[in-house]
Amino acid sequence: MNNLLPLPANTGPERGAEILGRIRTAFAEKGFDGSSMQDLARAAGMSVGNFYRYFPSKDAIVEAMVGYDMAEMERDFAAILESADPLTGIRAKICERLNGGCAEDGRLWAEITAAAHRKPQIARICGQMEELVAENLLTVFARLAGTSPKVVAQRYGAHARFIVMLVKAAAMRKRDAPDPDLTALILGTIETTLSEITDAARD
Amino acid sequence: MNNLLPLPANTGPERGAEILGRIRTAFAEKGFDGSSMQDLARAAGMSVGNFYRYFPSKDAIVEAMVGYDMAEMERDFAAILESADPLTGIRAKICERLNGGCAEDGRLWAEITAAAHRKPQIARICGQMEELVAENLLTVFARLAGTSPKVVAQRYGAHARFIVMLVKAAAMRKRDAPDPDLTALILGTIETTLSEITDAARD
DNA sequence: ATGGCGTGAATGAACGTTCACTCCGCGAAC
DNA sequence: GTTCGCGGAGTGAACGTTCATTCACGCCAT
Repeated sequence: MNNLLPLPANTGPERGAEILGRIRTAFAEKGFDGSSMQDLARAAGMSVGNFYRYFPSKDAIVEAMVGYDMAEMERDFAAILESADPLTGIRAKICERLNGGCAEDGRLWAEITAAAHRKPQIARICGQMEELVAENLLTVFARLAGTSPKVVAQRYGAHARFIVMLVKAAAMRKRDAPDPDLTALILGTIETTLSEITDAARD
Repeated sequence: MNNLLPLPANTGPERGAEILGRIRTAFAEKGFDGSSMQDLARAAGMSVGNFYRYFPSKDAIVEAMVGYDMAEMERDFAAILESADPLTGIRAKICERLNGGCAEDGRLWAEITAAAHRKPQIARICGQMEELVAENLLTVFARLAGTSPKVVAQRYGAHARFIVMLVKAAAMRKRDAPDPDLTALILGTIETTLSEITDAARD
């Protein structure tokens, strides 16, 4: 009668991620309430019915998407942390984001930021995401300076969150007009903040 | 037979603004696609049919709302420009925005920013809004330094846009966790940027 | 023949928008 | 002074569409 099992996403481990990747553009273009399940299913290349087998509701999609980005980010940071020069790696990642890296990410973040103001569940996972990035930044700084991560986190937590905020804000700007002067100003502020941490941590 | 005249919004000059004020909260809470015309009409205290007499479509509401904010901002700047100490006035306005000033403004901006990425019409008026604020800032700086507005605009346009971006980004953060350290960092950056302009302009 | 993957028509609610309608204040006509 | 007609303010049911979600049903490897 009722063949609906509480299976969350067991069908395939990679499958969900692949679907999210396909959906991404559609979501960025039309927004959360703007894109219908029919749209999303079509973008994922499957029928509506089957689509519901992977995501039990519309809300779940956003959560999964942020979770997906979070996992990706964690992977990136893991690679950076293992490299010889982590600070350069971070700088490169930031530059990549500022200088045109995936224009649709900005749109997506704008949508997600707006959604986070409405749905507490999304706000929560979104907060976790920013927290994770900030913590990873702090880990790099602590390792660079040889200081205890706890001390660095207490002293420079706000600096890390500031950098995250700057990158996010810069990404959310429209890409039509590149505005290199503004980008330079943002990048300069990030550099200043970075050196504020590393300089002080060196003492 | 057809009593439909092309009257856009002639019914009352202040009426539209009052309706927008009432709608504001509903819009900030549920978003553009999230709030229905029925919701908005109820928030405005009138029937759907009558509501359509003031705004011909849903899109028109957002445009009108941004226009309304723009007019308000222009009034604020006009007052600041006429005061004895414009720089202090600007600082006060910025602090007001950062330290809790109207929490729903942040939500609204998040919604509008997202909407601007979808609808070109909204992107246009939104860009005008930021441009206007930046120009007003530059006018203050030019007047303070006694320099030609054109020169100041060319040299420090990006600085003004940077400040606008910072204030906007700060306002969009969730208000649940105040994070005073981060706020201080933002405020400090704004101060630095301000003095970069005024110091250089003084020469 | 069992069970997971996949389909897409069906469903009822809710959407944006329209429209035929009521209400009321007011100046003209008587 | 009463009546009348006009037009704008206001109403809410109705319309056609689209929405999120469900479900009865194929397909195919095991």
